[in-house]
Amino acid sequence: MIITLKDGSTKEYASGMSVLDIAADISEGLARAACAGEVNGEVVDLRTVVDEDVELNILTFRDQAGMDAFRHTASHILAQAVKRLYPGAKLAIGPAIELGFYYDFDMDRALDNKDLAAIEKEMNAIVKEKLDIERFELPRAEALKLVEEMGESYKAELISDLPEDAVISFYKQGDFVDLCAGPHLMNTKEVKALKLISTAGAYWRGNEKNKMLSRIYGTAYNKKSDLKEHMVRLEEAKKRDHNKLGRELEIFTTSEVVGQGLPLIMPKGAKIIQTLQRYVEDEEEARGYEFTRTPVMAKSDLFKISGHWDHYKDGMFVLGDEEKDDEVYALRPMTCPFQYMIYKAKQRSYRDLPVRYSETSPLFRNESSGEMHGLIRVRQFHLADAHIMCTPEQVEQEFKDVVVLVQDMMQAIGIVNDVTYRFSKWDPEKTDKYIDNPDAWHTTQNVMRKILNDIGLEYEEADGEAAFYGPKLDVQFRNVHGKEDTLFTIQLDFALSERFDMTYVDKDNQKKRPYIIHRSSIGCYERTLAMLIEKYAGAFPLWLAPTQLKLLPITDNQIEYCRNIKKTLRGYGIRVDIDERAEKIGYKIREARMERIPYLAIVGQEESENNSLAIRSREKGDEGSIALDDFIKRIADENASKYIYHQHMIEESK
RNA sequence: GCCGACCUGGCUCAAUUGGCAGAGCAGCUGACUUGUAAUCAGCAGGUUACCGGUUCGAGUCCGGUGGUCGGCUCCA
Repeated sequence: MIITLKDGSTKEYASGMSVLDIAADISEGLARAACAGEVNGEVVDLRTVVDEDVELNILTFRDQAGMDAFRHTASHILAQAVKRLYPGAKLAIGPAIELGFYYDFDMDRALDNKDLAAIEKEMNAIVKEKLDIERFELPRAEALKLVEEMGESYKAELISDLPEDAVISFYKQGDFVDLCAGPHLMNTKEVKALKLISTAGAYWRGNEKNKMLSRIYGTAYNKKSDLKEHMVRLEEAKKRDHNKLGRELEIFTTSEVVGQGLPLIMPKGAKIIQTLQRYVEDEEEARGYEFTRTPVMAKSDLFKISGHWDHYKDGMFVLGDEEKDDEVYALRPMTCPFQYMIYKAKQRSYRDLPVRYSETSPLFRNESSGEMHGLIRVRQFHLADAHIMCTPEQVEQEFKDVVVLVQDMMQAIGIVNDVTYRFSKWDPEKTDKYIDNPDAWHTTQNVMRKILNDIGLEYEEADGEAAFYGPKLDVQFRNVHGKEDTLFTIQLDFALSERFDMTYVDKDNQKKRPYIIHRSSIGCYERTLAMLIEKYAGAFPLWLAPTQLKLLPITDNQIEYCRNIKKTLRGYGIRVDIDERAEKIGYKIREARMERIPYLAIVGQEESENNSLAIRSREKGDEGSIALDDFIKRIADENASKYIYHQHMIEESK
């Protein structure tokens, strides 16, 4: 047989060889590093015997699949340790994940940090025991019998759900046997650097109707130094956590008596949001949006028409009692139907379209108590919301323009490279969640896919992530804990113009249904602020910084000069503070640095005499004396750089 | 909503088996008037999240409520 390797070279063998043997034949080092193999594109075990011509790639810890095999083995070591310490624990599942692995157990007691330390100790003992890991297969009936004898009811359920013809494999290391498709390493001794991170609850099979199991998260590396680095990175990430930093920097706070999920935005946070909002609304207006101001509540009837009452009543703040009151109101969870009413307030001609209505919209959603998180998931928030009503011919261009708008916003706040795109689609299985109209789903999804491909956007597709009324393009970001959330969204809606009986009169004098695009430009201000805090670790870009320049007089003699400078700079829209306290200059600098203020100006006698500022910038440190006029120009230029649409226009006119 | 952890001055943290709630920073007052990351001194600050229980005695033990955090589920 002939084996073709990744680099195109070939090896020839007379008889069948295991992947590991072939790796050893290539080099001893490769065999040592090998975690799994890839045969004709399929990830396999190192034990897999190859006996025909194939393309083979040896996977090490550097390959994602190799790393997964490695960490999957770590999860088995975790399971073995748990079984040794708590024989009553039942095994559920234990895969590798992006930054490590987990294993779910059904335990009769809760685990605390001491337990975690004990389990980790036992895991290290298992590594030291250098147990060989063996793979074996069993016919279905025998496999079932084996797991039932072991009392592993969850494993039995997994086997029962496998297709009739499925290969059922097990892995054994010492006294521990686990149902598992693999692949796995050859011996427990390879897992030299492991660490248990945390415990958590998780529903069996991810379904909240099932029992909640105990999940243990951990991570593993093939080098101790890499593990240490990983732990340092986790610590560093925690320092950027918006929920901690945002409070330290006095951007927001919360109060028990106000309530959960209701953050109080403090002056610095409010300044950032105001700055952002002015910018967003300027950009939107420049691109043909009009603004509306609609009520924060409505009669339940409105939400019944839209379908939100059926889908999300539990998640709405309802005012009144449906049983007793003639009229029940609800705080609005979204803006759509309000703007539709404005659309419907007069007859629309095809000549009027597209109509683009924007609103910085306060929204209220009664999220479950466990869902709230800092500024990322809250019960009241402000969405940079808009709805575009257009003809079928216009929808493609309108959608593309929205993508450009969103990308310009991301460029302005500097996060273009921190996001991923998700094409969120319908799931035909979830009949209770989605409007039952397969034709419309296929049509709109195809329209959207065509647009995305035209733009050349890199995106992943996700089934079952669409809104109930149509597919979405979601812009996703990760917080410091690695958790992904939707930052911005653009949605194609095929259902609501029908429900609200929205029309326009076309050229042929016929009434027709407009297409509707729902979109957020900069998303929800609270969430975007959270993301910015984490992205910049509190050191906001100049144009967003609540204070852009802090004047630090060296003695009281310079205070008057500083106050005059402040007045002048305010005239140019520059946000300036003065530290008038009788403190030493080093102390004032230290505090201002901790506040991450972009520019500090040390003002002594020299500066006050020749109308200058001794600038200390956040990035460069001490820059020496600069004439006031030069400094104003520098800040003004930096401040204006965010107006990307204006730049587009200037480019075009050239 | 579910699983688990946590909650002590504004912040960071102490307080032995249940035995007088304390420190640093921040704040206030005063002195100092200083040239690029912490000047000195004094003062004040607490129903230990809240409610209840056990106890001679609770920050500490038990129960409940609220909030925060990490997950799970959900996210129009």
